[in-house]
Amino acid sequence: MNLKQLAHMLALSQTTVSRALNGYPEVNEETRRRVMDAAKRHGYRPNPSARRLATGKSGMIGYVLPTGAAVDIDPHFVEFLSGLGDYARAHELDLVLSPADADDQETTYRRIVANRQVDAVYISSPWPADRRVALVNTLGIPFIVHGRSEDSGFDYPYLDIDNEGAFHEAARLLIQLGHRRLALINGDDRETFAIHRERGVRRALAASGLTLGDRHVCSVVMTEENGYRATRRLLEQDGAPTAIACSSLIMALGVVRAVRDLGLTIPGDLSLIAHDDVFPWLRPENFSVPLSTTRSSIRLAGARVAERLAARISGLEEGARGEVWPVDLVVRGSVAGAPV
Amino acid sequence: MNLKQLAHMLALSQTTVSRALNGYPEVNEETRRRVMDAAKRHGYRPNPSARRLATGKSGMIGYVLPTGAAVDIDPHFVEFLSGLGDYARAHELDLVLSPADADDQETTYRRIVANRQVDAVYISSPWPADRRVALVNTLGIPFIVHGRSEDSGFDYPYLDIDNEGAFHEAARLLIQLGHRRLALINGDDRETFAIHRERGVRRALAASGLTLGDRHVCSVVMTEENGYRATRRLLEQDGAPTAIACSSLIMALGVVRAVRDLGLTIPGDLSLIAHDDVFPWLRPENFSVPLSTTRSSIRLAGARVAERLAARISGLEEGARGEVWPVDLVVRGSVAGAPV
DNA sequence: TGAAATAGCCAAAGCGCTTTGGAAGACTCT
DNA sequence: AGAGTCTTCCAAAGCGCTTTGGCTATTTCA
Repeated sequence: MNLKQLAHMLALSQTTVSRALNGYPEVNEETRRRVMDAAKRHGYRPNPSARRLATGKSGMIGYVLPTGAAVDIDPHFVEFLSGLGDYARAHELDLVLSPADADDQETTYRRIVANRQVDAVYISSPWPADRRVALVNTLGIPFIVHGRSEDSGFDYPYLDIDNEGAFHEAARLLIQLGHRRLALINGDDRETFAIHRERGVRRALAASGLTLGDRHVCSVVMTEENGYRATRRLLEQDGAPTAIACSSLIMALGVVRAVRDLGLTIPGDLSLIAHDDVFPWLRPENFSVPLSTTRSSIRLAGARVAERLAARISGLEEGARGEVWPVDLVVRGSVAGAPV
Repeated sequence: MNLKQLAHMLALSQTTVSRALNGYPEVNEETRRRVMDAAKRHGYRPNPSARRLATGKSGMIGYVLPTGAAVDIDPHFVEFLSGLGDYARAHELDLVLSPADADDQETTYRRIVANRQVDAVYISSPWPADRRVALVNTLGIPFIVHGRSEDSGFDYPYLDIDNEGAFHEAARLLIQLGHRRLALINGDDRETFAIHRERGVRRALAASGLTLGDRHVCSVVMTEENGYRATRRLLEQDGAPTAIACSSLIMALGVVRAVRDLGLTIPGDLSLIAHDDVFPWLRPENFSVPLSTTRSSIRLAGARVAERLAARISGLEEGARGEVWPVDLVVRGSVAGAPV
């Protein structure tokens, strides 16, 4: 059942039927009702390919997925996706993943924009002065950045959490508990979130006249193994830290294992606070010593990004609005006063 | 730059240019070269929306993503996706994720097929007699099942690993080591992979005149917490098992924690073998006691599924070919002879 | 009451590609 | 030389929608 047939059986023109269905004003309400009715009764659904050719709108949102033998997709992605899906489902929005060589994403961005494959895109895990952000900005497709890019030289719409504030609070708590030597096990420090977290820790330390020693901060891909290694290195050096802030729950697994291997205990010998993106399958309260965390649901962020993308597509949102979510600090058993 | 313009500047008809570009035989090789050349020089890329309207082919593969407030996407998904992306990138295939109400995926399958949004789909984590498989089979869209569905009453193309064989081997090893009371901490037993794994364990036990007691098998969503709970329950009962086979590395984290909480040790008091889908961020050799595993890269499976889908789309593969991959049994420190 | 405005509808022209149904010329064969 | 066969190209008809530009009544207003 296509528009032509529907129009014919209603003894109306395609124009009128199309307009009736799409809510244009120049059609009699009585007629519109008849059309709507017949459309529903016959299960008419406009052909998206045709609509797309005519309008250039696809009803999809896009994401360029960096891939490659050496590239691992972050497990956070799946949680973000859950949230995105929650919203998208309710609005019949589909998500197009366009895999791209991690070292050349530009080609793919240009392709999906030129082909008008998607109505909007989002960008995640941005770096400072991220080229992708600059690119989509000039390409003129609606977009939202999940996270922030600094020093871009222009404004853009984003959704981020207050990473600096979160780690500032975490560090402040540790300092109040008497810790003087803090360490930070961070994610890849080319990414803005890691930079912000480090900044938060430094700011808290500075407020008490302390500093974050070079040997007390490491920046690694967030795996259990890297958490382990970093912790071993930190704790086996002179002037080992008495407290660690850690950028992910997965790395925290490694931290805990290292501490145990060294015959130390949490929080007796080491206090630990990690960032929790809220995975359903790994919860900080279930660590052998319940883990204190800075918590923010990445899933909710996914839903919100989808919502804002939809708003941008339909013109309800515009301009370079940034949105920063506060982060909860949840104190559990893994922190205690500094050892004497 | 569209076809019309290109044709005009070559002083050829659209027909000829189109055919030259798409490799049809009825065009002079000399002419074809001229056309190809001009196309490249002017950066001509056929408009996919138009091509799609004309041919009904979209150049995309689809996946219906079950979502909902109570639905968590499996973290395995992201690894599978990595593999899929690896292949898809090299072939300019995009992946469309269509979020659907987990309880009504049929509507979404019908929509994407009716709308011809994708050229092929894959289905993952099937159940026995899975309705999705029956549905896409009747809808007539090319598809591949990742995993297997049993008792469907028809054949279909799939890619699966030998779950039964893997867990049979794992159980056999444990039995050879003198274990008589095995337990299985399994995934959701509505899914075929879980059924197969249980079958493998039972078969190994039966071969030695043993059985898997009802109280020695549990079927849960694969989270750390559920692994912990299951293990507590298993080990705190009379006739506690001396060895556990576990369906995921994430649950194994919980198993290890429970064992430790109970003041027991691995492998002294309990032997443990888990299935490893090969996550980059959590490796069995890095468990406090290196974990024995049945191993199969879900990422490679993703790449293979993409490859076969592409073959099906282009007609190179057809019929109900099933493909079952063997699984490695990797023995590490977490298994030992049964305690006396 | 006549001109102007408005409401409601339609025919037809796109959107940019593929594909059908020729047609003209070159070539082969008897 | 005439009939048949290739080879190589083209005009035009889709694919199914949206949108432009008009056209005809009906209403509004001075």
